[in-house]
This record gives sequence, C-alpha cells and structure tokens, in this order.
Amino acid sequence: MTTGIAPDIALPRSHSAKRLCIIEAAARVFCREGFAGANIDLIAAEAGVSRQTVYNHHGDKEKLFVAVVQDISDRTNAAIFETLSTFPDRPDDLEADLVEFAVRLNRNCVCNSEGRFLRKLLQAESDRYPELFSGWCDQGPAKIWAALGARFARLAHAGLIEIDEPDMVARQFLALINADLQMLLQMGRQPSEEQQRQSAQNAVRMFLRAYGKRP
Amino acid sequence: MTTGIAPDIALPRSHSAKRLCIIEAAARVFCREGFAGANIDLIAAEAGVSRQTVYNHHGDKEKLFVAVVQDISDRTNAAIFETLSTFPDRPDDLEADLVEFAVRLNRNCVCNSEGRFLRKLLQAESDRYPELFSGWCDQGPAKIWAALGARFARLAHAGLIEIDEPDMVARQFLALINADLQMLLQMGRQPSEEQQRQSAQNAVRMFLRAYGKRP
DNA sequence: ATATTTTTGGACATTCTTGTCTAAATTGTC
DNA sequence: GACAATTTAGACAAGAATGTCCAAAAATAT
Repeated sequence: MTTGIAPDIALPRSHSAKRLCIIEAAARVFCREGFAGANIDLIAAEAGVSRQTVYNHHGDKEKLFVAVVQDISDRTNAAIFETLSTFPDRPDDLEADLVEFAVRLNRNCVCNSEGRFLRKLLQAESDRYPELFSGWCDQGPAKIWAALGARFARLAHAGLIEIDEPDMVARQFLALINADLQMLLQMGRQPSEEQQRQSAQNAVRMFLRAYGKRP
Repeated sequence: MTTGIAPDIALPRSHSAKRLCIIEAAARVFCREGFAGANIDLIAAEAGVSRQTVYNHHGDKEKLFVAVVQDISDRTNAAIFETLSTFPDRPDDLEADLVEFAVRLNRNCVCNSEGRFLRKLLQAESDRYPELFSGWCDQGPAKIWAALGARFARLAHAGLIEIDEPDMVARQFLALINADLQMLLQMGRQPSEEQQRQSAQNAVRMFLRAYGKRP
C-alpha cells in the first residue's frame, strides 16, 4: 500500500500518497453523511491530515466532491469491465459458470464499498450534479448492458440459450442477481458472502429456466 | 382536498390542515436536500407558513423528519397492500393480467413520489435512524414478499404456474418489473408511463417463460 | 362582538462550517 | 548540514442555520 511504483516523474512521494488518503477519507465521509452533512474537519481528521492540506490539494469542498466521484466512478467502471471479461464464453457447466460469474459481479462491483458509495451518492446527489453522474451512467451501466448483452448473444449463437433481445436480457440478469439483496443494498448494508452466492444461484436457476435450451 | 370529514372532535380546521401542508413540504425538501441539507426556513416557505409555526407543530428538525418518514411509510404501505389486493387470483388471461398488475405496482408504489422519497431517504439516512427504517422494512417489504408469494403459491396450486419457493419467486418478480427502470429510479427520475409498461411487459414475459405451465 | 387560540414576522443568541492567513515545524533534496 | 517545499496548528472573519422569545395581527369559537 505504500508506493513501490516506478518514479516516472519526480513525484513528491508523500504528496500523492496524501492525495489518495484524502480521497479515500472523503469518500467514506461523503458516503456516510452526504454532501451537505460532510464536514471538512472530519475528512481531514479521518485522512490523518490537517485541514489546510485538504484545501491545498483540492481547493474547495465541491471540487473535492467531484474528484472523489470521478475517482470512484473510474475504479468501479474498471472493476465492472474486468469482471465482465471473465464471462464464461465457452462454459463447461453453464449453470455453475454463470453462478460464479454472478458471484464475482456481486462481490467486485455491487456489494463492495465502491459500489455502495456510488449507489448512495447517485441517489442523493444526482439531481444536484446531473452531468457528473450521467457521465458515469453512459460509460458504465449503458455500456455494460451492451457488453453483457453481446456475451449472451454469443451464447445464444452457440445454441446454449434462446433469447430475443440481448440487452434487455442482460438487464434482467443483473436485476435478478440482486433480487434477494435489494433491501440490504438499499439500506447500505453489506450482504454476506453466503447471501451473495445464494442470490446468484437463485437468479441463474430462474434465468436458465426462462432462457435455457429446452431438450 | 380541504376537509369535508366529520368533525369528530372539534379540531381547529386549519390547524391540522397546516400540519399536513408542513409534512408535505418537508417531505419534498428532505427528499431534495437530504436531512442535513434541508433548511427549515425553506420548508416553512414551501409550506406557506411561518417558521415559528413549523416549530410549534413539530418542535424540532429531527422530530419533523421522523414524523415525515412515518407518514410516508404508512401511506406507502397502504398503497402497496391496496395494490396487492388487485392481484389476478383468477386470471382471465394470465400474461395480460399480470402485466396490468405489475403496471399498477410500478405506478402506485415504486415510481410515484412517495416511493421515490422512501427509496432516497432509506439509502441516505437508514444508518442514522436504523430503527425508523427497519420498522418500515418489517412491515412493508418483508410482508409484501410473503403476501405476494402466497398469491403465486395459489396460482401454482391452481395449476397455472410451477414454482418451488413462493417468497423467492415474489422477490424475483419485483426485481424484474424494475429491471429496465433501475437506472432511472436510482437517479431519482420518473419513468414515463410507456417505460413502466414496457418494463412490466418484459418482466412478465420472462417470468412466465420460467415459471409458466409448459404444454 | 368578544375572548381565546394560533399564526406571524422579526430580532436575537448560539453554534457550526467554510475558507483564508500566518508563523512554526516537519519533511525531503542536494 | 543547508535549503526548499510541504505540512501543521491555530487564529480569524464571514456566513448560514437552529431554535427561542415576543408583541402584533389574524383567525376561530362562543
């Protein structure tokens, strides 16, 4: 967690380290308290940094907020697409492989702290900063539906499932894998591994009952 | 919308009328701004009432907030169970009837302003007031899953569908009817009638593909 | 019409927060 | 070890919001 990376340009080491610390702490506090309720003194304390340093780095509460959302958005998008790349294109056991994929999706993108943060802030502040979040929306969810839809289309082409509208099927798949978790997620709680797996299993079973190849 | 009801006890008319006005205005403002960001002057102005009157009625910003959540929770629960009572127990055309039911659910419970309010505040403030929202959770969602599950079980008993775990199936149904709307709902936007219907239709079609009786 | 209750508008003290400034201390570099 | 940059702690001004108090005005009931 220190640095250890190539010193491309002579970055003041602890400078950028503190920058990250601040972003992380700010993310936690914004997530807990919302934009209006977040207190810069608290952010500074939680980052282990003086208040002035926060202002030195980010200038402004609003700028800090935007930086935090940007950062988390990017990280979440990366996680989504990385997980997407593990889709079982040539499944051994379609049901089991889809369950594992769904579990990964839940764990790495939906139920982790970044996912929770984004969901919460999206709902709380997307009215106030429409461009900020709709940007994420176009690059994240909109693309993931298309990408996941394409994967399902390929499965259909391989004769493993039968579907008509891949994008819609992708949305249904995503909705289903959270069906059992919705209330927990909405209350900002972290579902257990076991709950995540159970939810994924139930989802895939129904999914294949609807779209699986019939004998 | 005035009074018109039997004057059981000699209620000062505009007294309780103003009480309602304040609750409604506070709901709007809390929903827009969150608890911390909500401004009592603004609530008073939006209710068409002086600030002092707000304090006379509810004493405290926190008490006001609790009263608002209680009020909206009760109304939403009532709407849910009323809609639930229109479930097609003896369907004429199962698919069409389920679609209509899903549309009603979306319109009266999920996509309306109370639904939006509750979703937003649940996510924003359920950490700070756990008892307040978990109370609603036990009386609302938990019961609706059971109740809707029982309806599906009856359909299964009548030989119209084939299911194993009614409660889980109920959760899947509810998740599916919002699959296409999730992003809009999460951003606090109001999906159009057409979008709501489309989403319901897609959901029911998949639902019956999975659980409908096969010839 | 009168008496009672509620509402109003505004002044007010208090607290909290943001954002700036400055001098001292710490850190890292040469 | 000396020098430069960053960080720190604390003071500070300005503004905003909560909640209280009060006297005048309005509405309600008798």
